[in-house]
Formats: sequence, structure tokens, C-alpha cells
Amino acid sequence: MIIGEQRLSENNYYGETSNQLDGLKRKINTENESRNVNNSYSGRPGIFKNFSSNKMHFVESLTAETYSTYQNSDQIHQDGDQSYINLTVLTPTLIQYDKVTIGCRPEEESEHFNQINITKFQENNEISLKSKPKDEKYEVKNYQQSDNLEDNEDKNLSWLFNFKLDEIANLSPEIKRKRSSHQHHQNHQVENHNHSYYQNNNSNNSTLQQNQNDENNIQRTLKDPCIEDDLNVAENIIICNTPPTFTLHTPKKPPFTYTELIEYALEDKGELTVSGIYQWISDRFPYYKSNDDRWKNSVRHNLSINPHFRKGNKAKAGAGHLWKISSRESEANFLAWEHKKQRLDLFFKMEAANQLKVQNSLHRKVDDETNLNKHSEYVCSQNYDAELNAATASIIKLPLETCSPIIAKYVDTDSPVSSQYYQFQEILPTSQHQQTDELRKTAGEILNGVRRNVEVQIMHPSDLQSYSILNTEDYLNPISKEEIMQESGLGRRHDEFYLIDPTIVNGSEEPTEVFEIFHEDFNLNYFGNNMIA
DNA sequence: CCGTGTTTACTGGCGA
DNA sequence: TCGCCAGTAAACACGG
Repeated sequence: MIIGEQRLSENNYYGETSNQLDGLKRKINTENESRNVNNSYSGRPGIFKNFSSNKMHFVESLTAETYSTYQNSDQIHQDGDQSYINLTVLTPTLIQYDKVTIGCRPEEESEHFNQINITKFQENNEISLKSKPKDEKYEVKNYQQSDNLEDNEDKNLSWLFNFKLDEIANLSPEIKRKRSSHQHHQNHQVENHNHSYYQNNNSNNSTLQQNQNDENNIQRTLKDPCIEDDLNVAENIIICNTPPTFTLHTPKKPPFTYTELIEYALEDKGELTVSGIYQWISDRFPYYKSNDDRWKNSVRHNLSINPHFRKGNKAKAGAGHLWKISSRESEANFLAWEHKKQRLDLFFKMEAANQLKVQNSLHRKVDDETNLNKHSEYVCSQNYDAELNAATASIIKLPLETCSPIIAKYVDTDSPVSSQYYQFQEILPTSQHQQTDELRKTAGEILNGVRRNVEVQIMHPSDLQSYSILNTEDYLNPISKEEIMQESGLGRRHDEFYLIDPTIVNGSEEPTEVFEIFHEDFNLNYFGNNMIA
């Protein structure tokens, strides 16, 4: 039974589906207990490629029936004593790769990675994870590309290796592929910084954790003879059972360039010193809480090279000058700022959303572990579906203990903004009678600029009410092209754009004298650098 | 010395 | 392949 689908990306750090997945795992565990399911190919959630729609689907479990289904559809094949599910992969937030199972570097031999198959580890397999999270062990194997080349981009998973795996939490920090010791050191710095931030800058904790990490790393290095094997893609990546904590402890780099961050700061405050810009940024983005000077160097670099930023008078106190945006007072800049502000607001809303979901997920996990012991009979799929739907649809009101103050202001659940955001977050179909697939963009995709057409959807929204979701195709550019045209004094006839009489901007009249200037492919990036001159 | 500001060089990603 | 862009690193100068 397909219960949902999920964009497959390491950028899923917003944890859109953590609730579903938690519920999924509960469901599977309880079902396995009640049915006494054997270990062959059941009891584990997966994400399965749907060839017809090019989407990844969550599958509740691979039972004998679903196994048979996949077998009949040639998505399962035998290789010796093992069966493999073709084109099956778990989202990187749930499964990570063991170093031994991937034999060559994708960037060098990517043609060999056109199929990735996941099967359970053999219990007696000498290949074992250094850290065994219970029995959840998977093996990732690579296969030669099949003869069938259709839909190569989506069917093969070679793009999976384009992920910046080193950004995934719990990834072994001893990865040294093509990394200088300097970079290695920097990564440690970042990890330290991230932990320390979320631990209220408790340097003792941070140091302790780092020491533990170091010890683990040393142990791994000693135990593992392949540690320096440059052919390994992602060594010792441990299955992560708790993606929510990952999102809690590793603030990801915000999807804004340094130029944008500086713009935000200067637009917000008018003019700031360099240190003021540092402060503005770090106050709002935990990622930049670090004391290291690398990002600050980049900020200064951007201030210097970007003519958009002007150095003003000397600051009254302290060293340096006051910086401002050169065209801040212009009307165009005002409009641009309105747009940028929307984008920034949306970012914080999504961050707040994520924080809530993380809290919810953790809360539920504790509750469910307790309830699971008490109610082993809780295996009814209807109950499960209801619970899953409820988990997905629920609007939680939990205190945010770890989020930044900026994000916290967006989680006032009584505010209209908040309710709007919740509607946005739920990512549910607008109609329970909807028969066709309806795709929604995920926060991660939006904010990281990912352009993969696989998105979150609940496919059994039986008990869910309809929500009004933002229907614009691009949440970060919510102003319609028509609106932009009108404000820009552009007219449109068929697929052509025209300059029109500036007095005719309400769109009610046909332009009396027009000349073609743009076609449909014209980039109406109204607020960007490509703004119409 | 340190924060600030400028400049150069390099790298990786991406699109043409 | 090339150019552009963003990010990063680093050298250097300046001034309090």
C-alpha cells in the first residue's frame, strides 16, 4: 500500500515527512509483531520508484503481497541467494551508506551507478556497521546500468551521489576524500559550532562531544582497514533513526547568498557597520553563530566587491564605516525589498514550521514508544491511517526550546500568520476526492533551489479537511507574471510582450501603439538583477 | 594587536 | 569548453 511520496533529497532537512515516517515505523513494528512477519523482505519502510509517475513512494512495508507485486513488475530480481529491489532507495535522512558497500567513486565512475539496490544485510555478513542501530541494517549495492536506458535521469540514482554527503549529520567526520587537512579542520569547527549553539554555548558539552567523536573516529580508523580507501563514497555513514534530532543539531546554511544577507541587514537597518552586519546575520541565522572568521571574511569581501553596497560616513563609535545600499531610496528598490522581505519571512516561517514538526515528532516518538508497549493490539490499518493522517495534519502547540528568537516569533499559533503557515505546511491535497496526483513543493526544495519534480503528497487523506494551500507555483516569487507585467508597464498579446503607454497600466485597454520587445521566454525576474531597465 | 577594508587568486557549480 | 557567479582563502594596508 502506497501511503505517500517524498522528494528524494538530502536537502530534506526540514523534515517534512518525519511524522509520516515515524508513524510508518510504528505501523510496521506493530504489524510485524502481530503478524509474526519474518525478516525476508518485510517490516521495513522504503521509498519505491513509481515508474509511471516518476515519483518516489513510501511503501508501508514490503509484505509477501507487495513483494509479489514488485516481482511481477520486474522490479525485483534474484542474484544468487539474494533478492534485490531495483531502484529502491531510502531517503538519506533515514538510511545512510556503509563504506564497504559502495565500491567506487561516483564522480569517477558514475556510469556504474545507474542502479542502486537495497537489500537487507545478511545477519552473518562480515560487513557490519560500526554502530548498529538495532536491527535496521541495509546494504546498498551498485549495479551496472541496465540495457533499458529510458528515463535514465530518474530511474538511475547516480544523481544521488551528487549530494553533499558531508553535510549530512552523523556522517563520519574522517572523510578525507580530496580534502585537505585544513578543510577537515574547518569541518570540525563547524560541527563544534553547531553543537555548541544548540547546547546554549556550553563549551564543556561541546568539548566533551567532540572528544567522544574523536574517540569514535580513532576506534573506527583502527578497526577499519579501508578507512583511507579513496574509492569509498560515503564511509561509515550510520543509519539515522532520528532525523528530527539531526535537524535540531545541524542548522543548515541558509539559502541566501552573502550579498542577500547583507542586503537584508542594510535594508532592515538602513545603515550598519561591518560588525553590525555580522550581528544582524548571526542573530537571525544560527548557522552564522560561529565565531570563526571565514564567513565574516566573505561578508567583508562582498561589501568591497559589490558596488551595490556603499561605504558611508565613519561610525561614531568603534572602527569602520557605516555601510548602506546605494539605491535604497529608489522605488524599484522599495519594490524589490518588499519581495525580498516576503522571501525572508517565508524562510523564517518554514524554519519555524520545521521546529514545530521536530518538536512534534520527538514528542510523539516518546509517546508512541510508551503506547506501543501498552497496546500491542494496535495494528488496525485504519487506526494507523487515522493516526498517520492526524500526525500529518495536526497543528501542534509545543514550546520551542531550541529555536532562535526570530523563528520563535513565527510560531505563535494564535496569530493569523501562523495559521496561514500551518496551512502551507501541511502539504495536503485540497480535496479529499482528488483522484489525480497533485504535486506540492517542499520547503527544502523551495529554499534550496532544488529542481526535482518529486514532491510530498499524502495519498490517503480520508479524514483530512481541505486546506487552502498557497497555489502559486513559486512560493518565493509569489507575484504573478501578469502582476509584474502590469507594474512594469508591459502589455501582453498572445505570447508576446509589449511596451505600452505608461498611462495604461490597469490592463483594461489594449495598447494603442505597441512594439514587440519580448517573447514568452523573456525573464520576468522583476526584482532581480535582470530587472527591466 | 585587532578590526576593518581592499584586492587577488582559486575552486566548484551551473548554464550557454 | 567557456564564462559567470558565489564562496573561500589569504595577503596586505590602514587606523584606533
